Amino acid sequence: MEHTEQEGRRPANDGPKAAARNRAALVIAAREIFAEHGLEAPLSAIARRAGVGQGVLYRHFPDRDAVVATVLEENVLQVEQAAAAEGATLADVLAVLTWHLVESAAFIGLLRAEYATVRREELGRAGELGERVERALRGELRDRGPLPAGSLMLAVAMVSGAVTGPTREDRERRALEAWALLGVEVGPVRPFPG
Amino acid sequence: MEHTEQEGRRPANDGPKAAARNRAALVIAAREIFAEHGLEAPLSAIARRAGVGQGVLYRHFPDRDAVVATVLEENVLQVEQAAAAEGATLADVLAVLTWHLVESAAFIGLLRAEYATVRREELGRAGELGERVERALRGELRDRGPLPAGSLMLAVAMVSGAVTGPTREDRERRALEAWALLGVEVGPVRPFPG
Amino acid sequence: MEHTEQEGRRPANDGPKAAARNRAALVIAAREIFAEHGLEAPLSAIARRAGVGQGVLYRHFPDRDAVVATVLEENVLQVEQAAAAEGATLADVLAVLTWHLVESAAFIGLLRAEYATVRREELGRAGELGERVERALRGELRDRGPLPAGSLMLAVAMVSGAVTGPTREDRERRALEAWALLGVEVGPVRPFPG
Amino acid sequence: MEHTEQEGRRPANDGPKAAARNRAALVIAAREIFAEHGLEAPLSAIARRAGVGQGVLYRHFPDRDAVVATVLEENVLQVEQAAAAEGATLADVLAVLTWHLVESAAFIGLLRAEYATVRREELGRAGELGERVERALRGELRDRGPLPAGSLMLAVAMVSGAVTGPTREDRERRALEAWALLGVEVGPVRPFPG
DNA sequence: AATGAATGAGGATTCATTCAT
DNA sequence: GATGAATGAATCCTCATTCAT
Repeated sequence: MEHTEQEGRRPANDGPKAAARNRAALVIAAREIFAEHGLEAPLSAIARRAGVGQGVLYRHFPDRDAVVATVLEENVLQVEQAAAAEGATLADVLAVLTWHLVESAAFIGLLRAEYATVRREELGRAGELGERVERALRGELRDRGPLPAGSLMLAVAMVSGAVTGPTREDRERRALEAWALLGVEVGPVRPFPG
Repeated sequence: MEHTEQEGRRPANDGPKAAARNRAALVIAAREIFAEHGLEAPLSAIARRAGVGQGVLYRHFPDRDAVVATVLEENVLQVEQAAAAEGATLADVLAVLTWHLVESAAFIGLLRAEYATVRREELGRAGELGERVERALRGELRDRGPLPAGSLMLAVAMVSGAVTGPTREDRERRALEAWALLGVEVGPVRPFPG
Repeated sequence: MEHTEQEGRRPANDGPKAAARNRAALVIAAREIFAEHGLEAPLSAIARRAGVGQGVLYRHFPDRDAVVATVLEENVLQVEQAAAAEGATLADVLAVLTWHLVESAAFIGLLRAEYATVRREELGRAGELGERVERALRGELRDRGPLPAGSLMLAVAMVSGAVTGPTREDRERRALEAWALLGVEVGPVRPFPG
Repeated sequence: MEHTEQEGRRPANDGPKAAARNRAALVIAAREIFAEHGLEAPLSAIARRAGVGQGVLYRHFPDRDAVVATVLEENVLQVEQAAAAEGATLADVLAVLTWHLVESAAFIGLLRAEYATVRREELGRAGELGERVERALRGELRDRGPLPAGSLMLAVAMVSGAVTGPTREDRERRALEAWALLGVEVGPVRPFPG
C-alpha cells in the first residue's frame, strides 16, 4: 500500500517549466507511436518515447481518448483552416486532407469512423472531430465538387481505405490514384500553411 | 502415491476422427468470434466456443495469424470459385466479394492489407491471400469491367474503407454506395454457392 | 501486444493435478494474508504466499470478492454447523463465533458489515454471508438468550468492535470481556468440530 | 534564455499569515475527505479541496498519520473539554463522544485502536490520542457510571463496532441502541460547545 | 513559503503460450 | 490426441513523495 522506500536518487525534476515541454513531447511522441503502431499502441510506449514517466502522461491526458483527440486535433484543425482560407478550392482542401491521411494512421482511423468500436457514443471525442472534418468539407465547398454533396465523406472514407503501404510515398501514390478513380481532382499534397 | 487420488476420468479420446472435427469447430468458432469481437479477440475465446481445450487450438494453428489466415481462406476461396464459375460476370464476383466484406471484419482487414502492422513481411499468410483475391478478380475478368484493370484492387480497398457500421444492413448499404460512386455495377450481395 | 520471447526455461507445470492443491493453497494463503493485513491486502501477496502465479488466483477466483467470500465461507459454515448441532446452546454457538472473530480479521470485517463501503449492494457475496450468520444465530436460539432477539447481531457487532490487539490472547480476552459486559455467557472459545 | 518565456506570474506569497490559514484549511479539508472517502483517501484530494498545492500538505504534515492525528485531535479535544466542563455527567460526555463517533470514521478507527495495522507501535500518534480519550472518560467520572471503571474503554470500543451505516441517522440510531444494550444512559448526541 | 509537475513503484487484470497428465 | 491449469509478462492506472522554480 505504501510505496517501498527508494534508495537510489530521484531523477531530475525540472520543475513546472518542463510541463509545457513535456506535454508537447508527449503529443509528438503520441503522433509518432500512433502512426507507427496504430491507435491501440500502449500508452507506456508514448511516455517512454517522450522521455517522461507514465504519470506525466496521465497528468496531461486523463485517458487514451484524450491523447488520441489531441493528436487528431491538429490534423482536423489544418483541414478546417484550409477550408476557411481565402479562395480555397475543393482541390486545395482535399490536398491538405490527403496529406494528413498519408501522414497519420490515426487520422485514417478517425475518418474511417472506426476508432475503438463502431458505435457513435463510443467514439468519444473522436466523434466530434470526425464531424468537424465533415463540416469543413461541406462548408464552403458545397456544390462546387464533382461529387454529390452527401457523398463527400463516403469518398473520403474510400480514399482512406486505399491509403496503405509502408512508406510515405506508397501511401501518397495510392491516395492520389484513389482520388483519380473517383474523378476528383486534388492539388499538390501538403500540410496546411503550406 | 500421487497417483492414488486419480479421481476424475480423462475425457474420451476419439482419435484422429475427432481431430478433424475439432479443427472444423475451431475455424467456425474463430469466424464467429472474429466477426463479433474483432481480430484481436482472445484466442481462448475461440477454443472455448469451439468446445475444445486451448491446447487443441495450438496443435492445429501455431499462432494467431494461422487462425486468421484459415478463416480468411474460406472467404478467398468463395471469391475464387465465383470467379471460376461458368458465365460469371464481374458484377457477380463483386457481389460475392462484397458479401464477405460485409460479413467479416477479418476479410476487410485482409483487403486493406492492414492486418497487424503495416509491413508487408508481417502480413504473413495474409499477404498470399490478398494476392489470390487479386488474381481471381483479374483472372477471367480482364477488360470486362468499367475500371482500368490495374485499379480493381484499389477499388476493392476503397470499398473496404467504406464498409463500416454496427449492423449488417449499414455495412451493405455503404458498400453498395461505394461501388456506385465508382460507377461499378454489383449484383445482389450473397455468398458463393448462392 | 505480443509477449516478448522468453529464453529462460519455464518453471514446472504440475498439470491439472495441481489445480486442487493450488486452490487450497490460495485459500489458506488468503486466510493468512487477510488475517494479517486486512481485507484490502494485495491479491498478489496471496498468490505469492501460495507459491503460484497471479494468473492462478484469477483462474480460481474472478475477483477479490470471490476470494473473500471463500475465506469467510469456512467461518460462516462453522457457525451454522455449531448452531445446527444437537443440543447446541447459545453459549456454544457464540463460543464458535467468537473463536472465528478472534482468528480472522476478515470475519470481524464481515460481521461489522463493513467490508468495502457501507451500502448493502456493494457488499456483494459478503452480504449473503452476513445474513447466514444472522439466521444461524436466530434460528434455533430464539427466546433462549438473555438479549432481545433483535439485538443479537448488534451485540455481535459490538463484540467485534472490541476484538483488537496484536496477539490471539489479547483478542480472545477482550472478546470475552465484551460478552461479559453484555451479560452474555459464552462457552469455551473453540472452532466447530471442537 | 529559459527565463525569457516566464509568462505565468507566481501566485502571491502571503507569508506566515497564509501558512496558518493553509494549515487550517488542510485540516478542515482532511476532516471532510476522511469522512466522505475514508481514511485511505488520496492525500492529493485533501490538498485539492483545501485549495493548496500538495507541497503545502507535506510542509505541515510529514505523513498521512500526522494528518489523521491532527484531525482526530479536534475530536479528542472536545471529549476532553466535555469531561472537564462544570457539572458534566457521564451521559453528557458520552453524548459528545457519540456525536464524534457518528460524525467521523476516523474517530471510530481511533477508538477501535485499529488504524492501519494492528501493532501498537504502528499506531503512532493515534495511540496517545486514544489514551487521552481514556483519561478523559476515567478522569472525573470515576464511580459515577453503571460500568466497572476499567470497562469504559471497552464499552466505547464496542459501541464503535456498532456504528456503521450509510447515513448519519443510521449510525446515530445504532450507537444509541448499543449504549442501551450496555445499560448506559447517554444524553442528546451533540458536539461539545453544544 | 507555495506551487504543482514529475517520478516511478505497486496493484489489478488479461492473455499467449507451454506442458503434465 | 486432448485437456485445461499454470506461468508470467505486459498494460493500465493510481498515488505517495520529491523538488525546481
